[in-house]
Amino acid sequence: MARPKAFDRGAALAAATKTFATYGYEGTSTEALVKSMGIGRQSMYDTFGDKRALYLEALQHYCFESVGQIAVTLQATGSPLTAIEAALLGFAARIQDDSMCLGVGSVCEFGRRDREVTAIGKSSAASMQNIFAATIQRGKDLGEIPPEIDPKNAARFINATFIGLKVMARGGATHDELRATARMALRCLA
Amino acid sequence: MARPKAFDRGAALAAATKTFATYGYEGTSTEALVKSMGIGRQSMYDTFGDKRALYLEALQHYCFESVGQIAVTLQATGSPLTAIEAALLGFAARIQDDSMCLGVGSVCEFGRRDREVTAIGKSSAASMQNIFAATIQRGKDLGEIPPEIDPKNAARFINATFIGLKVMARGGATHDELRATARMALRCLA
DNA sequence: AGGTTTCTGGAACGAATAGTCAAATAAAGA
DNA sequence: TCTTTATTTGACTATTCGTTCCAGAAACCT
Repeated sequence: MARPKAFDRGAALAAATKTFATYGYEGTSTEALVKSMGIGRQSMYDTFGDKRALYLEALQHYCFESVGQIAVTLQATGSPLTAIEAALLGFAARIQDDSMCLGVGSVCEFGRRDREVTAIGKSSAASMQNIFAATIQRGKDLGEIPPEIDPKNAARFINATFIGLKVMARGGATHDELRATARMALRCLA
Repeated sequence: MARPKAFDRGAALAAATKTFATYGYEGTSTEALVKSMGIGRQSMYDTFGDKRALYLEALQHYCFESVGQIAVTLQATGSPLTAIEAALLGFAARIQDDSMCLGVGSVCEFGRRDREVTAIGKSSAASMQNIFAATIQRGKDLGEIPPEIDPKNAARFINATFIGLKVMARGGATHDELRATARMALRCLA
């Protein structure tokens, strides 16, 4: 039983994610995929199935990691309000390449046309709003956030703000513009 | 000099806009275009040039009309604050089909890759932020909006909220959810 | 080393793509 | 009615697409 070279599956998936995020599903050819992943075409088909399966796996993985990253940020900081601020601003600071958030990109490209894509998006958005809602509730308990705020609505609003920031970043907004926008959004919770 | 049937150019462009908004640029085939426009393929090429030119014209027209519509809403209502509310909520109420805002869609699909698409988006976003900023300044003058609000930043924030609402609507959010989100955003201006 | 297994590269396929050409059709003015 | 002209239709080209097949190269294990 030999086990030759074996490329890095995770790295290949990450590369595919970036390519999909940059050019969209329809805008990405299999040739562009194998080139960006740095593996042979046959390896891609053997490892990930086909283009669609690769996209779904990339989307799934991206959303999962994305939610996890936000959750870590939210729990790392003590104050709930500054935690949300850190999440928003931290994101704004992390922008550097011209690739889109794959989650937002999938919603924009497919809408609700594709059942599996929609399912991943729904689940991811639900998780995102849950952790935001929990943090906001924590802020209410601590008196940082006024009691008339409904955590569910506020969480959805924060999510909407995130989406807006991502699209504006994709459109070429500067870090300063994103930061200012994020700070404006935080006023709603104060 | 005869002048035969002559299809409705504006209606054809509107149909193309909707198709592009639903399926994206790469996701729309010329066959889908001519079918949705209700004209022959040759007519399309004669009238609009090629697929790209048609897309650019649709995008341009859509953005222009979009900005105009917002401007009308903002000036129709007396109070600046309720005008912005009307713009946000009015949009949320108008959602019914599953087509994306073509402007947001173009940014998500192309980023800053395409010079002409980028130019249209930039110009449209600038107009949008200008009319929002003017309305917010008016609100400050009337004392409806607190003086510490920077009109430019607030306008950008409102624009970001718009984007968030549009993407959430595309993802299947209900009218109630959109309304609640819009109301949360308005808290920032109060 | 040898053998086994994975990966790569190129060739090939059918389907779909954007765009063009020419003939057929239908409406308006003479 | 007859000509003119915009539109439609279908055939056509060339390219690109996603996918599969196959031969060769490379890496691990014994």
